[in-house]
This record gives sequence, C-alpha cells and structure tokens, in this order.
Amino acid sequence: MARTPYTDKNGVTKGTWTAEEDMRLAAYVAAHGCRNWRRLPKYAGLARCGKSCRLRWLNYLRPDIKRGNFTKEEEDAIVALHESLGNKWSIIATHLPGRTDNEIKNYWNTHMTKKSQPKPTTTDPAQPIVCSSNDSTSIDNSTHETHFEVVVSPSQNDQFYLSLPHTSPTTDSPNAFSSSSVLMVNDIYQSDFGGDFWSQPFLVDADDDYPKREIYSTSTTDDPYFGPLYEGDNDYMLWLHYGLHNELVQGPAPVC
DNA sequence: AAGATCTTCAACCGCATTTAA
DNA sequence: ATTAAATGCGGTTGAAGATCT
Repeated sequence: MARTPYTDKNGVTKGTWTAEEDMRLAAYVAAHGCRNWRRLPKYAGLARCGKSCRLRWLNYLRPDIKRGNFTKEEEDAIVALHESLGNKWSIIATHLPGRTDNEIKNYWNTHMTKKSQPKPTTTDPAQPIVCSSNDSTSIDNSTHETHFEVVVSPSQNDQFYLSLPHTSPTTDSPNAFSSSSVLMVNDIYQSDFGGDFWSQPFLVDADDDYPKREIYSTSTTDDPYFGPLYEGDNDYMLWLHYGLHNELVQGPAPVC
C-alpha cells in the first residue's frame, strides 16, 4: 500500500519513505527537535519537503505512536467523539493517546462509515421503550406542531438513533417523510441538531442525569406521513436504535 | 492459476489558520 | 497593521495486498 517513490521536477522526493530516510529524520528530530519543518530536510540531508517530513514524523516515527488494531473502547470513543465533533480528526486524536488523526480518519472511512447507517428491520428484537406519560405530549393545532417526550434509561456511552416509520414497521423510515416535515431533537446537550439526523447517534455521557429526548415534529401541512399526531393516531411508531449501532428497540409513540 | 475487483492506509494536495517579520 | 512564510488540517489518491470469480 505504498506509493512508488519518485523525484519531482524540483528534485524533491515523493512517495514511500525508505528506511534510510526514516533513520535520518528520526535521528535529526531526536537531536534537534522539530521546530522548523521547512528547513529540517536540508539540515537532515533529506530530499523531502518539510510537509512530508512532518507528516512522516507525526504519523509514523513519533515514539509514542500506538500500533495495532483499534480496541472496542477506542472505537466507542471515536464514534462518540465523531458524533459531537464531526470530522475534527486532529481534535479526536487528542482524546486517543498514541493514535494519529490520519489513522483515525482512515479507520473511520474504512470501518465506521459502514456501521453508521443503521436501518430498522422487522427481524430486530422488539421491546417497548419507556415513553413518557401522555401528559408530556402536546399539540398546537394552529402550527401543526406536535411535542412529545421520550424518556429512556441510558447507560454510559449508549448511543441512540431515532426514526419514525409511519405506515408500517417495515418502512425504511428515513425516506418516508416529506421534505416539508422537519424533525427536531432537543436535549440538554444538543439544541440544534444539524447534519444527517437519521444517521447521527445521540451520545449519553457519564453525566447524563436527564435522559430525556424531546422530539418535535413540525409540518406545514397535514402530511399523511408526518402530519401532527392526533388522538387515537397510534400507528405512529417510534423506533429507537439503542446501544451501539445495531440493537433496535421499538415502541409506540405517545398518543396525544 | 490468473485476472478482476475490492479494501486498506500511507502519503499527497490544496486550503485555512497561525506565526513571524 | 500588513504581508509572507510556516504550519496544520481534512479530503483525496494510488498502489499493495486481499478476496472474489
């Protein structure tokens, strides 16, 4: 998985590093530190650009680099941090000692993106979620806004994915809603949910003493798929992906 | 066995931000 | 305050290895 080494028109070497180059770079940094990457190649006797030297040092030669497969704990941390930070790989890397931003980014792109798109299926075990009592649910008929609240009992680092298939439990929910509908989720950690709602997990951290997720649906019309909830309209189902990625818990949304 | 296709990850590139002059 | 240089970041690429046909 290496790029064939070559020398560009300016005499700068590109591509995979050789063992000798590694040795020169490591020896120079050990002796002089790495305060000026631009000039370092010249002083270290390397035909590389400073950027390349910096990258090689940070991603491979640094003595505190941790090698080997990511542990379950590291994977969980990456998922959680990515949820709150997005693609801020360098910041995420600061929370994973010995791991580089490049390594985490690669790991995410090759392993995690596949896991981050959970879909409900009828084969998943269905157990009732704990919903709040009806008195927390309200409707504003003038704005067609429905408000209900879901109370869950998360444990540390649990993550939640929410979807609301309307017509049947087999509906692949995210596509069942019209674009005129807006689903918002507010909780004490996230007041404005951006990005891809359907694939973004909620993180419950150790300090979450208020495991409530308030779900608002707003619609400008009586959208048959996502209009306001009416009394007796109990075929709205709330799907709650519970735990890491795959476990699914299902239950009815509160009836207004 | 061999060619095609997929997966992985080191390294590159362009751009944004920070630092130094 | 301004500008240029240096650094840092994140997206993308390309080639080796793995897997499939």
